[in-house]
Amino acid sequence: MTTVQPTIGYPRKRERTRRRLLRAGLTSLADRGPAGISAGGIATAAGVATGTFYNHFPTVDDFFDAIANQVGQGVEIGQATLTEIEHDPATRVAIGVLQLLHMADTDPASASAFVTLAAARPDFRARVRTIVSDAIADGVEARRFDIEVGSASTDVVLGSTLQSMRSLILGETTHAEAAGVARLVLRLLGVEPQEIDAIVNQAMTAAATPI
Amino acid sequence: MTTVQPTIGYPRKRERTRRRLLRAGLTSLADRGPAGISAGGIATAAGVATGTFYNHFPTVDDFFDAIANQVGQGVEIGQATLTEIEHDPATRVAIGVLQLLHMADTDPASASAFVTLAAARPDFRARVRTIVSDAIADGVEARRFDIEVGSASTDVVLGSTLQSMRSLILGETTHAEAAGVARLVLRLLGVEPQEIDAIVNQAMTAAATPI
Amino acid sequence: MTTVQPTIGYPRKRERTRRRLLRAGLTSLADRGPAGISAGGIATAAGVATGTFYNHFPTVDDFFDAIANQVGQGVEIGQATLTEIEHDPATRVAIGVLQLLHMADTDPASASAFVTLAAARPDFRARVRTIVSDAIADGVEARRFDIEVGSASTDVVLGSTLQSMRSLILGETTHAEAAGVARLVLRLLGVEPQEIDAIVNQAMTAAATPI
Amino acid sequence: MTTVQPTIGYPRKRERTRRRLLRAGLTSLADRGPAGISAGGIATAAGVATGTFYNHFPTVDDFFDAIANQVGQGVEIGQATLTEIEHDPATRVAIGVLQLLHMADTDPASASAFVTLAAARPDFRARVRTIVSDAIADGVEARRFDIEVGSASTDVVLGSTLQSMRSLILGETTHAEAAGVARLVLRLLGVEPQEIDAIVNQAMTAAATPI
DNA sequence: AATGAATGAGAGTTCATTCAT
DNA sequence: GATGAATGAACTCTCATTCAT
Repeated sequence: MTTVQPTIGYPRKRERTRRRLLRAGLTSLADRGPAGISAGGIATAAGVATGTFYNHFPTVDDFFDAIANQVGQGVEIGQATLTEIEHDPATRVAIGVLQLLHMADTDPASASAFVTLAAARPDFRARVRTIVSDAIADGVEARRFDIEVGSASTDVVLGSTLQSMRSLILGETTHAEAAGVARLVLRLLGVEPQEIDAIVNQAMTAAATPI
Repeated sequence: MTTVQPTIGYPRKRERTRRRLLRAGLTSLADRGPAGISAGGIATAAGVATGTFYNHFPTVDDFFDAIANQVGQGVEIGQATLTEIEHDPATRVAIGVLQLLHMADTDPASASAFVTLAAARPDFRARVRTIVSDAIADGVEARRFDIEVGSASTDVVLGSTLQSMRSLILGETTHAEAAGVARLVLRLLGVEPQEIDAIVNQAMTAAATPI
Repeated sequence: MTTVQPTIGYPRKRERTRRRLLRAGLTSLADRGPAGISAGGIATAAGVATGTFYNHFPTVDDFFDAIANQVGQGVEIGQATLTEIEHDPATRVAIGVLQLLHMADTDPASASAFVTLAAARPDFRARVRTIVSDAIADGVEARRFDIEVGSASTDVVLGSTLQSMRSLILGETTHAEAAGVARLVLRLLGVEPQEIDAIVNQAMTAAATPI
Repeated sequence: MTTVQPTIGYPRKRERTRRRLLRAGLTSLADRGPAGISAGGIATAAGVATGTFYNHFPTVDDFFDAIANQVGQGVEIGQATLTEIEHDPATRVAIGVLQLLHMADTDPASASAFVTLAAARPDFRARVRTIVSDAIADGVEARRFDIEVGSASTDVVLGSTLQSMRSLILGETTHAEAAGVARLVLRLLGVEPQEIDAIVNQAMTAAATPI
């Protein structure tokens, strides 16, 4: 528990400050990369004093962890929700991929932070890898994928998605290519070719819909 | 005419120092990431004084560029050589992917620097992307790949390879999975399924052979 | 609205540190010249840590500006006050010259900084030149000076004063010569010879009196 | 004797290198001020290697001294020549002042170095002061000047000249003002008013003529 | 003599972190 | 709790100087 027991009456304000700091961190991460983050800079961006930063996070590294946690939880919750409302593993993977690519448009700061964290923080990477790996395992078990279970497929699916996000963020490709990425991912997972278009079309709609 | 006739100098010594600095840079990059590089640290690791660093590179950023150039050229030369000795684009892609994965075992420092640079330096990323993109275009033209030409396939092939390299470097997977990655890449490029095993087997041998 | 209501802070302490830094800067400037100023040196002389210097001045050059401003304002205020209490332009010029020469005895650090800044910083020089130029213009208008208006007279009056200050600071002359300088300045400005002694005697007293 | 006994056959080359270094130093001093001088920079500007600098001057400070010597000797020789060809002390002072002001146009590098050295190097300043002081003493002795002998007049004449040079170098005034400066200097030295114009006119011509 | 690579001290600047208020 | 001044280590870069060739 990083959080100190809040004085009664102030938890609302404290929470708000914390959220502001985290949001400023996300933006900084997106705009200037991991090296661009500094306690003072974040505090200023959040409109508080430097010392306040340390009332919420013991060190800058812990702050990083908190951002990673926040982003990671967002993805995990999204994925968990997806599992409940969509039963076909193939469609689920397609939606997952497309949601992340979509994020590069709708919330570039989070998307940028996501790829940065995936490259810079092994723990974050491991966490995301588990999500992907589980999704693939589901599909294999349900015989929707024709693939050997192993880290190769996880790396390929995750790597494809992250690299496409990077291209989108850097403006080297357009969102129109996203469907292509999803199709390629399904193909490599061994989904029947004739099914792929239908799945991707459905997933496109679902991914654009906020949960 | 202003310049006095220069003595031949000590190009040997200068070159050696420069190589030591670059090697130290590669190692630092691999061990501590881009943020872990400092002029003083590199100099110490190379066994020279801090000032010497600046006799060879005007700024730390130029040093980064030099490392990126060295690594990038290595890959580009490898790829160019490959184009000469192997005429089948599919086999070439497989060898290319496997060579990079192989590098994670034989030269972990370079491999690690490679993935770090690909994530941290957009110019380096663009350079590598061009190589991948060209290789895919060759295959499409030769009708070896069944794929829409576009950035999606480039991102997917490059992303898959990089992510697998990361897994190898972090020890999260073993080199045995490399063949699986190559197979998946060929599958997503639309190579005929029955061909894939033969191509990958041949490529495994070729990739392990030093040029 | 983004900014949280700030606590009143410690303006007292901050101000004290700032003043200490500026005073140390003045002394350094006087003792070692412009090249002798360094952020670390000033901080040490002021009894604070190096980093503290940068809490007050964004760059060393800004620190220079601050010193120049302080010294410049001191002179400007003195001159403005003089204009109010002494109506004869000739007497005013004499007092002005003598005050500066007097400063070499009473506040050698400021005097030394003054001549150094006048030589090293064109903006400071321009500022001082304006004061001199205005004073001369007043005298010409009041027909107290018999001189062509132009930069020549400004340079001559300013140059004479600065050079005399230098001699005093370096101990190459004594304060007794100050009256001689004032007399020469009045003579070159074309003040009636028989008036000069009386004006200078009066000015000597005024210049020695703190405002 | 700074100079090492030259190998027979090379003194010409050695001298040339030394001259180049000094010329480069003068230019650097004029362009970038005393802080802008560095052994390496001078060497590069002179087209030689850094080490060569130290074959000619043991330290950077000695190099400064050498420049000061060169400039100082130039002025001293000029003044000595002047003493031979012009017997009226008043005309001589006028020519001396005008020659220096003229130098700001014809050899800005030397002029700039001159004022810089006069401000930065007390020994150089003392040297120049002696020249001025002697010239004034001559005039007093010859009853051409009506002035108390003392440092005041020296400071005033020297200061006026230096300050005017500065204005010329900085482009704050034009060469046309030079005659005005000379007139003011003669006036403060107590030369008969009706003589001044004739003396200055003659001096203007003489000062523009190369010796 | 000239060369230029190497050295290391020192200057400018940033930033994580502490702490008195 | 929030504030922001102070701290000092670490970093980038420059430069006087040395010395092997």
